[in-house]
Amino acid sequence: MQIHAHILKFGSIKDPKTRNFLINLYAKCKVFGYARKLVDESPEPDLVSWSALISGYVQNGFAKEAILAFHEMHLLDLKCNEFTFPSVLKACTFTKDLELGRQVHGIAVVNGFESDEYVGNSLVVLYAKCGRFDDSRRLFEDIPQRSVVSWNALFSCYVQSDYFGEAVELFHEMVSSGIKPNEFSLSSMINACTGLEDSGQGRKIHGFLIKLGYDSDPFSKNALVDMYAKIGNLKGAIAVFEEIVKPDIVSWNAVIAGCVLHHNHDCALNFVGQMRLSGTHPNLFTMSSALKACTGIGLKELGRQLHCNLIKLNIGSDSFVNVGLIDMYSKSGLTNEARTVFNLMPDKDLIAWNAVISAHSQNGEDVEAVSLFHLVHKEGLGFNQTTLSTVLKSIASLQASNVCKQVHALSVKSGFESDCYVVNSLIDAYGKCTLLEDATRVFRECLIVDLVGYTSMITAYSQSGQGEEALKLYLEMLDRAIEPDPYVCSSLLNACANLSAYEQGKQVHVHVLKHGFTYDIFAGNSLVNMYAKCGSIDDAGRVFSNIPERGIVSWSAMIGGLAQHGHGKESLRVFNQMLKSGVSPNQITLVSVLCACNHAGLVTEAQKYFRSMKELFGFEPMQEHYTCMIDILGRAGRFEEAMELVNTMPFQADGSVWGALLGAARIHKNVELGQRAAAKLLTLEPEKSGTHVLLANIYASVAMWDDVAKMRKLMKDCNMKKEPGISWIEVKDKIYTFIAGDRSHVRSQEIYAKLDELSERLSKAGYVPNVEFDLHDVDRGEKEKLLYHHSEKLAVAFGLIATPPGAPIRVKKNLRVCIDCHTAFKFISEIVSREIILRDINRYHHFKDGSCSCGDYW
DNA sequence: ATTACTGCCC
Repeated sequence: MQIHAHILKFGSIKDPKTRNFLINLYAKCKVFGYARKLVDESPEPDLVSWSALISGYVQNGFAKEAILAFHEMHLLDLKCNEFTFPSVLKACTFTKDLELGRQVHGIAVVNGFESDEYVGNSLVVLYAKCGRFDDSRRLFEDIPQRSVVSWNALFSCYVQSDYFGEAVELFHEMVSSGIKPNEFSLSSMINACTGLEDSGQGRKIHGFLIKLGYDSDPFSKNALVDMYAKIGNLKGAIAVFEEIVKPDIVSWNAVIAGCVLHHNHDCALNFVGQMRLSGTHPNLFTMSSALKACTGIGLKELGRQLHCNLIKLNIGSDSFVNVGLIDMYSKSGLTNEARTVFNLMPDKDLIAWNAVISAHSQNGEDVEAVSLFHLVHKEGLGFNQTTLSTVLKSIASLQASNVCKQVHALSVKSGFESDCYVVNSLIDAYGKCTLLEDATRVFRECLIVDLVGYTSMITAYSQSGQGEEALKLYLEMLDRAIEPDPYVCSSLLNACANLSAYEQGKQVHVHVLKHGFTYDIFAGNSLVNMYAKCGSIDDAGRVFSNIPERGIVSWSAMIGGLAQHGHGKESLRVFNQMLKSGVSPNQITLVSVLCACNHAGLVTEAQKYFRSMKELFGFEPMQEHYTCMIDILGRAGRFEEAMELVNTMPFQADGSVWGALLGAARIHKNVELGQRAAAKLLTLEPEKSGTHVLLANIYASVAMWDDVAKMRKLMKDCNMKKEPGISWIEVKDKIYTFIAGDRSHVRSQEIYAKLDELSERLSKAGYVPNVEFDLHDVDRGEKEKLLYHHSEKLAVAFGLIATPPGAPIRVKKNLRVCIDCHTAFKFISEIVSREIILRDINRYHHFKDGSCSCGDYW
């Protein structure tokens, strides 16, 4: 402007050359007002003036203004030259105006600029960027003298359209035609290598770059940072970044995004800080990465600050950033904030809808997630595979069978039934809705089931009690050469736990070790649970102590396991250890703690925890805790206190409360309480047969045989049968099933012979059969015979003959162990010097040297 | 964007 002032002073502005020089200068510096004024004031604006103005507009990104200027110039009948055409064509490329581009192309041909290299290059780019690669390629071939710029123009377009292979081919063609690549060619090639995920080729190009002396080119450097971050290693990316003398915004964004990609969130935020200190202002890309980093390390407050910055920077309306904000708030558990960001978005695209549905889903607001899905569907934005798999997760949590079927139908109709995520989510949702047949159908009809699909199906089988099917499916999966991961191992261990399949559980443990999942918290927790449920609390303890970072679930599993094994005091000791290590218990832990007190008969201890739950741990007792407490008091025979709790608790007593009271009534032979509890249970859970049996048991225990007979008749009239007692024992990977009086086993004769042999030795040791609880109205001798053939006795006898001497015997029973079997097993453990581990419906009994770990409190 | 872990009574 100083020069301009001088020129004005000397009056030489009238000179057209000077004027054009000034127009060019102002246009380049974005001072379009002055540039324009000079063009307008000129008595005869010539081609060069207009050219300077148009190229100034284009170079500064004002494509529309450039095109308007071109139209004006055209109206003035001024013909373009070899400099104007490229500028106008570039403007057409910017605006993707292929129609106008074709017209300009026509004019260029008429005016004889067809074979000009610059015009040719611009046309090549125009057609390629508008997706017309055939036309582009033809024009490229027509350029008589192709320079390195022409080649770069074409293959950089290929790279930008994700045609990396074609780009690399062209590059090689160029090199073999004798043209030396420049920094533009090389940075395009680096991007192509990134796209092809070919780090070997990428490193070669890096070497080439150094050899040719272009290694300080900022564009190539940025491309290298991006490449190493995406396909090489983060260290390599950071090393290249640190060589950059003056990193620009793209360099910073590339290294920050790289850190986030490698889950190195601290490092990412560190670079953001350095970037600010260096005086470079963050842009949308920086913000989007920074938000992801905050989400990754759960920095809610920094996330909020970034949100404030965005509002200040006035870039708050970008969809990309808003989705990042929704995700950040959602992962921090701040659903309301996520929802507010969504509500304030001016243009809500499907990705934003998916993000907000996912926010509700991830935070357990499943009903809201499903209703938002209905809304977006109705509002016409439709859905995609992401929407479907997200909403199916909520449907699974809600166990909403009908909605699940509707969404399934919708998936089929919209063609998303072949999408892996949708299929896997459908299998999971059907499984969680306990629609096992539908889950199986989707699973079997899908041709490309992957590891996740198998995991979902295995989990479905495991959770519906079909552990054998789950294990079979795992073998099928291995047959198909699908490698397991911690998820599937965890699910399998759960299946083994439910089956009490100790040997098979150990094999899964081997898989866990073999595949290096030892440090996975889920696999670790599942192992603790599996060993505890399979009767080996020692193995559980070993796995537990090897978990590197024990979470609340690990501790709860161990505490619960010890409790169920009757190690009440040990369980409470571990609980105190947990408190000392700084882990806070949750409601489930406290159920286990009360359970530990219950199984160990520690009534006072239980009352202490129960009464001070709020002060000690910050939550009120839930229904489950009341049930536990009522059970504890009932078992201890403190009926008045138990009833006091039933009447004063803030919940309606449900089946479990009355069930516990009925059980207590049986232990203490309390007919009156038994009748009252049974009456309640018959209204609350009329479908269950156990109530009649228990009440009959109570009558039998006090020899009220008339009433026993009445109960038996009632059960017969209602067509109800006592759930038959079943016992299982696993020998060498195979699970054997026994029911009372069973003679179907191939070694049946040996089993009964063993029982006869034991009978004699037991009598000598002082064992007297306990017939008190038997319901059968037959004489004592007959009763003793029936007792001898209980399923758990058959299973133990089989264990004695089928396993080596001294090996522990593990048996699982579907009901509570009978009191006579319990007494008999104490004697047997002594006589044969064997440990017997019996898992019944709600606890473990370790019989060793004549006594049981439950201390007879059950 | 989908899959995995802990508890009470009958």
